[in-house]
Amino acid sequence: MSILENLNIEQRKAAERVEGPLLILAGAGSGKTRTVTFRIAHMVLEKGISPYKILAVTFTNKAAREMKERVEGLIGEEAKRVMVSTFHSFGVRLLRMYGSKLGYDSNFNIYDADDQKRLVKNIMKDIGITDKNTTPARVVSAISKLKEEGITPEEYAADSRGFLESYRTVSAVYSKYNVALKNNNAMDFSDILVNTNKLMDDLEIREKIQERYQYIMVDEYQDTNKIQYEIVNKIAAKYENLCVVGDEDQSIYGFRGANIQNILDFEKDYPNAFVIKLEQNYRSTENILEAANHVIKNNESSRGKNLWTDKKGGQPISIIEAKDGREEAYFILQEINALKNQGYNYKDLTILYRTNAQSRAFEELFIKFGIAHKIFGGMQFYQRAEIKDIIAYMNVINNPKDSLSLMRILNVPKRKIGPATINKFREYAEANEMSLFEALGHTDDIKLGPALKITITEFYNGMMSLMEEAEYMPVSEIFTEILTTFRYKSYLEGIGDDRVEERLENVEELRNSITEREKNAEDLTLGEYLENISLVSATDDMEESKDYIKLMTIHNSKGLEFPVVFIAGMEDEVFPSQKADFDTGQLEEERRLCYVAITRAEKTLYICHANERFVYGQSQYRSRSRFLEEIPPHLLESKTKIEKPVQKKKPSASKGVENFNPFKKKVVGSADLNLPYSVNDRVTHKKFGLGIVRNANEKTVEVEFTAGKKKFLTAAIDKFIQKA
DNA sequence: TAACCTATCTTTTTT
DNA sequence: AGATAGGTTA
Repeated sequence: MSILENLNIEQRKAAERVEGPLLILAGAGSGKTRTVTFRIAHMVLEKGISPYKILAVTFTNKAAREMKERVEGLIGEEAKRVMVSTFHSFGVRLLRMYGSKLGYDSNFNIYDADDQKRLVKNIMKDIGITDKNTTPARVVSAISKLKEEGITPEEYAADSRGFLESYRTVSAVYSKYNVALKNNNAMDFSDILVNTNKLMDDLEIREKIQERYQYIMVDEYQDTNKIQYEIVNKIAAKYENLCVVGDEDQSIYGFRGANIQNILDFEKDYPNAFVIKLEQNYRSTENILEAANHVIKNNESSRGKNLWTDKKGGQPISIIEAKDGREEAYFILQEINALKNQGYNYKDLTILYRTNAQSRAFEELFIKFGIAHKIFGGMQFYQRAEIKDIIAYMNVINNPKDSLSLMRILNVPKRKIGPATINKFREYAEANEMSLFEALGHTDDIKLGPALKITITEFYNGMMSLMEEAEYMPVSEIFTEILTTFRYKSYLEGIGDDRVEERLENVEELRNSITEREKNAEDLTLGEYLENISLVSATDDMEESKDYIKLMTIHNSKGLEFPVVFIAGMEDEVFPSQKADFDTGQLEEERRLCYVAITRAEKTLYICHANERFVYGQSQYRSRSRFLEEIPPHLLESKTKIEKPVQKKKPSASKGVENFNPFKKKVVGSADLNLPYSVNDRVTHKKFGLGIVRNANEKTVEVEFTAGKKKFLTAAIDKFIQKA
């Protein structure tokens, strides 16, 4: 009897098809991880395929780890020889081995978004960009997208739109930026993919890899971009044993170049492909699934599928309407307490939101009431200044060519090395074709005051000896050395503001995390450590067994499932994002995101929205999300925790409860007018009193009250103000 | 060079 | 509102 007896018919068909191209269209919650793990087990146990020849690409390290564990549960130790990895980890591994072919040393550093921004900023300053309409952050995101779409600086420079200033800016920075990265022996996230792809064009390497990985599986294929697509297809070209798994309705990474077309075109790429649809959902109740299906069917991009469940009925979806963001958080807290009384644990509960900034209201409240919770993603630990400083020291020790990291620490702690001095060394380094760090050893050739010369030599010698020692030193000791020899800890203690404690705690937390890693991996090298922390994703350290409420963006919830889900901030301009307002493509991606959010829930789903929200410290009136209107009313149940002053109207009895739509739009008097208000109109507000219109367009009206300026959406304006 | 003040930006989403 | 950058002063 085959182990595949454990699967349903469709899953089994997919798992036993081991040879040739295979497309698994796996709806949300249809057991694709189960299918893929059994498929691997079947390959090894029943088809006699060496686990060494199997490559499985997942979206996060967490997914990779889990898949490995589950395969191990089926086939034992052998599972360790299967290569289960994310694209980035896989790429880095190859690049450490073969990167010299592309001119990199094997100890290259990996730059995160913050590093990218600082590098771009330096370049913009160096080449004297005066373009006021752009920022380093924008240039970085433009460059990353270009890279992941496979467009080189040369190709971009030749673009006919080059007469536009923004194009010229990006173009000028793009090539310089690449040169700088290379000089620093560093790669950004996109480079990892781009360079891996380049390696595959080396015949010798490609053949080696093709022979090694004769069986390939790619999860979340709908979110691969052009470069990832090319990497996979180059490796698979020889044996064509390529199995891709995905769901076009869950493609949510377009902003970083993901191309939904990759999955839609798989059958064109491989005309002999075998296609399997997994349509039975094992996760959610019928109600939740029906809501999700109703939302997604509004997308042109959806091919339509027939996702079903045998969990008939289920609880209705609870809608929570709040006055403002704070009240929303408070209502959710009340509901959490109620659930707790019903026997739920915190670990069953998850709050999802569109943007990281929304986590704040919850965090404040949960801290205040001492509720166990954990926020995944957002302002990450490794982005805090003191942590980045220490990492920068480590980066330089690992790779002295890393001038960007070096510039970060040269004057941290303060050594009286200002921009003027740094520039002298930069010029010297450039003129003599050496790295900035090397230049620090040539203090005799550069005009410096005697005191400065001593400080710099001291720093240089200190780093040199630590670099030598570091080869045989555990990371935790290198860490201690940095704190002591370079007096980083006393520097933090001496800052003397109210956050000294917090910074020192963070530093201790870093020490703990290093020791923790060393426990799990003996002989952890500095290079391995740095690589590890560069490639962690937000949910990698999630521990399902720990009893805390989980908070994360919907993007980060991809691939996960939770008994109870709260979707917060279900308002137009928030979700869908206001950025998607005039772009159907983006609106469809937002809708897919909504689909992902709904389908995370197993038993209970709450959708929450507020009528007023602070954005950039300004109060704005909001209407509920258009996506909410796409859910049939009979699946919804309005839930209000605090009595509203004016809420007398009850649904008329004749309509019946089933047809009662708690969201039916109130008729707005000026619905047929594009511009109900114009500048200088006097208006009244029931709370803010008299005000004057300062700004008005089709979408919003801005009114100045004594209490300050408020923005109103024209669509819902009559709810709040009246002409005076 | 450092400390302090003010003006400006931020919020999509992430490996 | 909070963070940060940039400019001014000591």
